[in-house]
Amino acid sequence: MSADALKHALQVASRAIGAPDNTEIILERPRDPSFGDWTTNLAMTLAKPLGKKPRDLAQALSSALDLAAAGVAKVEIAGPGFLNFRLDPGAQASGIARIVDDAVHWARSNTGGGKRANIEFVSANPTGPLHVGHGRQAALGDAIATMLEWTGWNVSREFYYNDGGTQIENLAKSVWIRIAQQFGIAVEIPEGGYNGEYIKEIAGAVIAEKGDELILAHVREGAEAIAAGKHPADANLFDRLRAEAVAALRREQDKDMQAFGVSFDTYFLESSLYTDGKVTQTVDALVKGGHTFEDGGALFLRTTEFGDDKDRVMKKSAAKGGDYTYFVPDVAYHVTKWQRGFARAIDVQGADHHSTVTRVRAGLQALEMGIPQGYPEYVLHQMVTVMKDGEEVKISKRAGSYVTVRDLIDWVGRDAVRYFFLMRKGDSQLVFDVDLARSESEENPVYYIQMAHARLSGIFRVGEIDATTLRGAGTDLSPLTAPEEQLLVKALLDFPALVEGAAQALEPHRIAGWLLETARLTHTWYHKHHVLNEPPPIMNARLVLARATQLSLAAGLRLLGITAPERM
RNA sequence: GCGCGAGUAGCUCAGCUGGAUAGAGCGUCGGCCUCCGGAGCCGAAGGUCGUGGGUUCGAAUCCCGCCUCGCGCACCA
Repeated sequence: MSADALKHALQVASRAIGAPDNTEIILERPRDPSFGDWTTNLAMTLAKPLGKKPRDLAQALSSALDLAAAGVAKVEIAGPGFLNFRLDPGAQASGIARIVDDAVHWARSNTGGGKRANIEFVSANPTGPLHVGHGRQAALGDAIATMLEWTGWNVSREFYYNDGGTQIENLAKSVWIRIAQQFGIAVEIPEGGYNGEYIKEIAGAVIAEKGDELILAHVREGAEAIAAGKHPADANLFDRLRAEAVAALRREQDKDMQAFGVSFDTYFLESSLYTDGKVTQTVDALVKGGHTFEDGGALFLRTTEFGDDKDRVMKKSAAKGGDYTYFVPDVAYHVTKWQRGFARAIDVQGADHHSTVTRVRAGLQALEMGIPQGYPEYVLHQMVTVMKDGEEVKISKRAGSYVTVRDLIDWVGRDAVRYFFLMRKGDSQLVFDVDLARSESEENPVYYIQMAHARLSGIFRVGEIDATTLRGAGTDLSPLTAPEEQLLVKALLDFPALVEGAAQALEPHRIAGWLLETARLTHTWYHKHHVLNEPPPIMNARLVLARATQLSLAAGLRLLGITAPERM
């Protein structure tokens, strides 16, 4: 890109005026385009080491600069000592040729060098439908995964199923109670159980399919046992109900994710960590490594050695049941990620999980397996508040009343849901106003962006031009000199660096912001300048610009998992 | 009390790792439809960037104190 030539020319010029060899040249886009195409604060940063005034240095740099080599049409000194550069418009416009000629590689890079990255997201317990928080995770995780793919990582999307533990027991108990109730037995779901309508549906399905096999006496006995805080005598039936319930909810969750357009490469079951012996292996290794101690009959891990403010229990005392605490399988799980060859592991989770960060990393460090300190990386998103009918919908699994991902998709459409979740930074809290999203669905930002894409497609449709046959390299792009065209060209040329930055920061919302801005520039340009039926040199140049813009908008939308319609 | 996150326009939020006159969407007000899609375009109003210090040529951005709000601080998962 021409900016590289400019950077190099500045390097040469700065040495000529006596700057240290290691001086870093930083080029930026000025906030105000009237200042030029590129700006640098080089004169200001050199002021101190060289002991001269910034404006004098700017003057010296300007004189020493080889304009032709830098591709610069004009240099200005402004403010406290900024150097502003204006590139030759035609030369700048020629940069978009390669977008059209090599769209497949546009905004792609190989920063990751083909190394493997694991993105774990959603990871909902199979105890209920996916709620809005999972929706935010799905949108974030999928977009992050795609961004990493585009920047050269070999990505695997993973869903971790917490299919063991107390919550699943409570799920099975809840189903049991609902079945009993449908047989007319007067019992209530105990504390910690699940009250949602879907439990009734599962219970109903079990009765419909296998009602003949149910023995009423067993159902009654079990229901009363559950109500009394005990276990049903018919363990077989209990296991079967648990399996049925988990399977039913997994099916539902899969359907939700399918409706959202997200698919996973791997579904990892927590239970497999136990059956494969990974949990005991991990515990043994930690004990052998000398990072554990016993106290009060419980086994502790010295997580304080690795930055935690308190040592954590790994294995409860016999009096408390002797089970492992949740973070032990979590550590074992992340060991498998490392062993499966993932150079990076990224966990997308709600901010309420942040206490696990230190613990899991501490566990991995304590194993002394050469796992990097920052492994795994976490993208924690803040809570989502749902507003509906003017008031906040309380998210409560217990009451069973909460907004699901499916609800959102039904209300505002998949593309809009994706965009709304991604237009904000993950670590700011988010108010999802359902009424607003619904009422605005005709005028919301995602349609605005898609409209820009559809309009460009319309040019080719109306002009009966096969856009795929356009070539940038042989086309004279110097007619693209109008301010609206130059702004659009710059926005397109900035796209690869933006993707790179967004991927590095794991921040998809930057893509969303770029899309909105570029769509705005597109509409402005489209409104002011015609493409078809202009003199050939102008039409041909504008066709390339239209095509480059269309491809770039489509690329940005695709990164976020949003469709780019040809017409709306 | 400790840890993490947030506090920017009436509302919802950006601000690209310290730059010039702080932006967008929605909302409000006012213009533009014989021309590739008006699901659009153009313009206006609206800000002591929570607050008090500090760092420097320069701070919404970095450091410290304080104030609000959210989340987390179990031998729960």
